[in-house]
Amino acid sequence: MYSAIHDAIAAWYGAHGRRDLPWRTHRDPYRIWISEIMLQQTQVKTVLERFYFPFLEAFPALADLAAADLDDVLKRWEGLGYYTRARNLHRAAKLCVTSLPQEAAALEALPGIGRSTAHAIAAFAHDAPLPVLDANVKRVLSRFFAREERDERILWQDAYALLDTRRPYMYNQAMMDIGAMLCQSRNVTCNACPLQSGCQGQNDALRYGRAKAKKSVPSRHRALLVLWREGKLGLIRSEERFLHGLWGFMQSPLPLEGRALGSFVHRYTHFHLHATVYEPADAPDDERLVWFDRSEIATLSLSTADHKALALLDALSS
DNA sequence: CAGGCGTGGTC
DNA sequence: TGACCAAGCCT
Repeated sequence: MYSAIHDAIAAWYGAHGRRDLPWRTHRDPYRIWISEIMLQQTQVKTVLERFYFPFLEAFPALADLAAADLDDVLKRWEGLGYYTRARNLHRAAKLCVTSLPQEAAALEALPGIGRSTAHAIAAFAHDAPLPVLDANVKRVLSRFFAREERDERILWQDAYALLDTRRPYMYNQAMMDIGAMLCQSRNVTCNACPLQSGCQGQNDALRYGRAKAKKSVPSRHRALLVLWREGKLGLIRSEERFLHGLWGFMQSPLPLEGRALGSFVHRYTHFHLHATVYEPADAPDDERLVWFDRSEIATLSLSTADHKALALLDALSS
């Protein structure tokens, strides 16, 4: 059906694909899995420069990850965000112990692995003829088939329709590169695209494949409480879904009796935190508080907002 | 099933 | 500079 386009994609990937990415130079399911999870909603640059290699150095094989403490896994994930990914990675490793399943259906049954990631691992490690459907591929497909609406069911149909079942590894990697390099959300280079001969959206590319508009995010104004006891700083560990397992300052609504040390804004996906670092007049006696000195805190996993507060304290004390 | 879930980057 | 986006999954 699309054999000419498939050949063009293969030729393009051979000439322009990012084949030197470290998760593309081998077929090791474990390392491919780690890369796929890290890359979910995360830019290649971030994973490549800060997280992929240190994580694999700490946990070189599946058995190492399965045997690790969750706190150590979270520490290696610190700053990468979407921390549920780290917990699911750890849970999945414990479920597998020695090796990941080969079948896409079995992969998808593991925590943190959805349909697209299952297909990616199966295709990249085992040449399974299954399509990946990430943000890049969705954009390319939406334009190729001129889909104005973002309908998941249609996108999967389109993904299977265009898949090169003879070269699933090359095809899937190439489609992601084409989305990232040629068929970008705000910029397109149709003349260089191997899909151009069949692309129905090329004359009005930016009309297609746009993500749904997101609602504006609310602001929360909070005090981050600086609590001292015998020279140690009191922190609590999040037990809720948000930032679960990470340590941070106790928070309290404003206004509040006490002394403001500084403030900053931190933008989360679903709200903006307007934080005031605060020494309260009346220190709460909360049994969740654990007391750490500065060097102990460095071994904990904190969210970026709490690191901002910590940096503010460090600046004041120096 | 729409919204929760982090961070860093772009324009 | 606020909106948008980046190799999605889970509830």
